[in-house]
Amino acid sequence: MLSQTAEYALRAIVCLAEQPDRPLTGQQLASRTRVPAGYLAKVMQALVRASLVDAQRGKNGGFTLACAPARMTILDVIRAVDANRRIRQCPLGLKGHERLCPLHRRLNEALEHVERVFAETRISDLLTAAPVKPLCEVAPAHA
Amino acid sequence: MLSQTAEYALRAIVCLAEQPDRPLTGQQLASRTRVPAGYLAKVMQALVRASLVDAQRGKNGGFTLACAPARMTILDVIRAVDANRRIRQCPLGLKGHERLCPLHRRLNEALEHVERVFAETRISDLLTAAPVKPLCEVAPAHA
DNA sequence: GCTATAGTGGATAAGGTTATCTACATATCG
DNA sequence: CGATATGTAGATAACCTTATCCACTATAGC
Repeated sequence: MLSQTAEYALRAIVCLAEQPDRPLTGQQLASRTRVPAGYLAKVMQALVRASLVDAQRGKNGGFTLACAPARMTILDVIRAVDANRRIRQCPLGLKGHERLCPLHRRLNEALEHVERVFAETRISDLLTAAPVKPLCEVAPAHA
Repeated sequence: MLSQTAEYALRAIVCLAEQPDRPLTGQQLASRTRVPAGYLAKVMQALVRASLVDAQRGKNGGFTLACAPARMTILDVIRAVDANRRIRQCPLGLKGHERLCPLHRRLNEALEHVERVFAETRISDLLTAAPVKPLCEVAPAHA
């Protein structure tokens, strides 16, 4: 349902939200989220361009969340890295045919529901101090 | 959310369900569903292997639904061509860590909902004689 | 049986997503 | 200013999904 890229982006965002004090470097993020460092760099670029994350170069630099976790949703993150995939017309693209057929109406309804859940889930909702820690981190990497 | 292959499979199944009288050839199916003929052949093979569709070779041959549309769900079709994508453990795969973190629990819940809708939707539900015809066929191909 | 028709299977190509590498730009600290 | 740490950008490779092609097999009808 989600691309690998979106999955990575969400992990990184949650990770940043967990530690709002100081910036996390690309290396730190990659290590904590178990995402290939080189690829994560690309994903972070997309998040910076979408203004979800601020980047600071140079020593003591790194990435920080651009706004409070309560003001950012899962959908915001997904949209920053993935094209929106809702079905708007029949995929067959027949002209003079605006409405969806029953099959694609069903599929679209399912997509809409997922999108609504994502739009209603804030990053802060993923940070509960539950027995299971966000991101499944058992032992934080040495950083 | 759905792979292209699953989309194609669903179109073909609906097309077959619409015309239970005689078999439809691969060419006819491809033309009516606007799916590349060569690729659809592969998809149909998967549906035959999954026993959702019967194939008949030779003259007057073609594909027919293997059971009544009311006894086949969208999920059946998707499963025949796509691996099941539910999240069962944390994607990070950390050992000694069985439960999902909040992020992946959310994602999994969304997936479960979609899966439930798919499991509850029968192919016959997609065949309503509504103003909009299934599969968006405006003018049936000459076949 | 012969022939035309239709599905099957294998090899291969095209395209997109994911991943890697390297050179570069920018910031901090001394 | 120089050295080091850090994000940025582009080229390229690996991989998987999607798509194409072609030779083969099976069936119906004559």
